[in-house]
Amino acid sequence: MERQILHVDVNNAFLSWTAVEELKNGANIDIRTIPSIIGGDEEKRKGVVLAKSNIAKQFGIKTGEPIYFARKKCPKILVINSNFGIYIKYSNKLYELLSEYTNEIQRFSIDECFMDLTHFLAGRKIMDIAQEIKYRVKKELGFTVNIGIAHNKLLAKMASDFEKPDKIHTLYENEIEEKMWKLNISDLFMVGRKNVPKLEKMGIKTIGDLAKKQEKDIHRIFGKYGKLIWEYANGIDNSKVEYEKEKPKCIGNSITLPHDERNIEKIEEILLALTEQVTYRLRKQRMLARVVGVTLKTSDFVVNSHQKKLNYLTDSTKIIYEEVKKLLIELYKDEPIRLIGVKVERLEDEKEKQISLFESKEQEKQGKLDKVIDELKNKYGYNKVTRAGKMQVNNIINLKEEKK
DNA sequence: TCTGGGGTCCTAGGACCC
DNA sequence: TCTGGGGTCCTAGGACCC
Repeated sequence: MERQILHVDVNNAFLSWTAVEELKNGANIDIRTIPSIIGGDEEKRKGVVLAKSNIAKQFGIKTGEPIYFARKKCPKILVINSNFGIYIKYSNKLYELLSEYTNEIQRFSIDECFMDLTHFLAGRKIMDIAQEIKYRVKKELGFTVNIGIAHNKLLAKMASDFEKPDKIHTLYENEIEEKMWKLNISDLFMVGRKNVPKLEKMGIKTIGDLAKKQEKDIHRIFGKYGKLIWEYANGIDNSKVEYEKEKPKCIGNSITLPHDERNIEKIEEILLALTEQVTYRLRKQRMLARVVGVTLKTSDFVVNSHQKKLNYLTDSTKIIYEEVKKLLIELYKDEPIRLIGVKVERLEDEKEKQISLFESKEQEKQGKLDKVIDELKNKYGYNKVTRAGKMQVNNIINLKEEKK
C-alpha cells in the first residue's frame, strides 16, 4: 500500500517565531515585513546568519554566511540575537498541534516534522488534512509552514521546499519528471557544496541529469553515497517515519571562544566546563559512553581531533575529564585555539552496564557526587551549580533547554 | 570581507590476528 | 633472499543536514 507522508517545514523558522513572540509582547512592527535576520553574537565571534526574512533574502543574504556580509549587502538590515528558548517553545507547540493528526511523527529538526498519515486518514483526503494543518498553524500559532505531500519522506521533503511561503505541494511519482527533474542538482537533498562541482564536471547540472545516468556508474564513482543520491534523484526512498523517540548516538558540546586562546590552563578549564555539560546530558539520557573525543580548531580554521575507546563504560565527569584532558595534551601544539569541543560516542543504555564487583570505592564516590551535582543543577539551574569554577567559563557555556 | 553548534553517517589507512 | 589474503577493530577526517 502506498504510504501517505507529509513533511511540515516552518518558513524562516527562527525569524518567524521571534516575530510572533515580539508581537505577543506588544511590538508594533512585524520583523517578517522588513529586511531582518537572526544571528549569533558578533562580539563573541558567533556572527553568522541563522535565519532571514524574505525581504532580506531579496538582498542576496544567505543563511550561514557572516553577518558582516549581510550588512554589506543591506546596510539597514535589522539584526536580532538568537534566543533558543523561544525556538524550543514554538517547536513544541507545533509538535503538539501535529500530534492531533497522527502519533507517527518524526521531529526531523527543530523546525521540521515528517508525519505518516497512512493509517490516520479516517476517510479524509490527505490534501484536506494538509490544508487544515496549514490553516490552524497560522491561526492558532501565528506563523506559516510549507507542507510537502508524497508517498515517501524524500519526495515530501523535496515538495515542501518548492515555492514558499505558506504553500502546500504534492510530489507524486508521476510528477517527479515535471516538478523535480528540472531543478538544479544542488537542490537535491544530500547534495552539498563539495559534491556539486564534481557532479557538474560530469555534465550533471539538474536532478534529471543524475536520474538518467546509469546507477552503476554513479555507484562506482561515488560509492554508497552515489547509490543514495541516484535513488533520491529517481524519487526512491523506503525509509520509515521514525516516530519512536530514538536515543542519541553521540553527545557533544563545543564552543568558539571570544578570543583565540593559547594558555593551556585556560583551555583545560574550558574543557572541564564542556565535559561537565556533556556528561550531565549523558546521565540525563541514562546512558554510558565507550568513546570520548576532543576537537580543536586553530585560529586559521584547521580542525584536529583525537578520540579514544575506553575499555569500560562510564558517565563520570571526573573519569571522562581525565581522559579528554590527556587527549587535549597530545593534541595541543602551542597554537592559538579558536574552538574547543568535547564529545562522547558509542553510547549504551545504563541498564546494559555489567555490574562490576570491583568497582572501586573511588568510582562509587564519584558517581554519588555526580548525582548530587545533577540534582542541584536541576533544582537551581544549570549554571548556578558547577565545578568549572571561574565565572568567565560559566558565562560562555550555557546549557540550552532540552527539547521535549 | 569572516566564517555557529548540534548531530549522523561514511571512508581510508593502519594495526593486528589467523 | 622476498614474501598471501581476508577479516575486524580503531582512529582521524570529512560530507551532509538544519
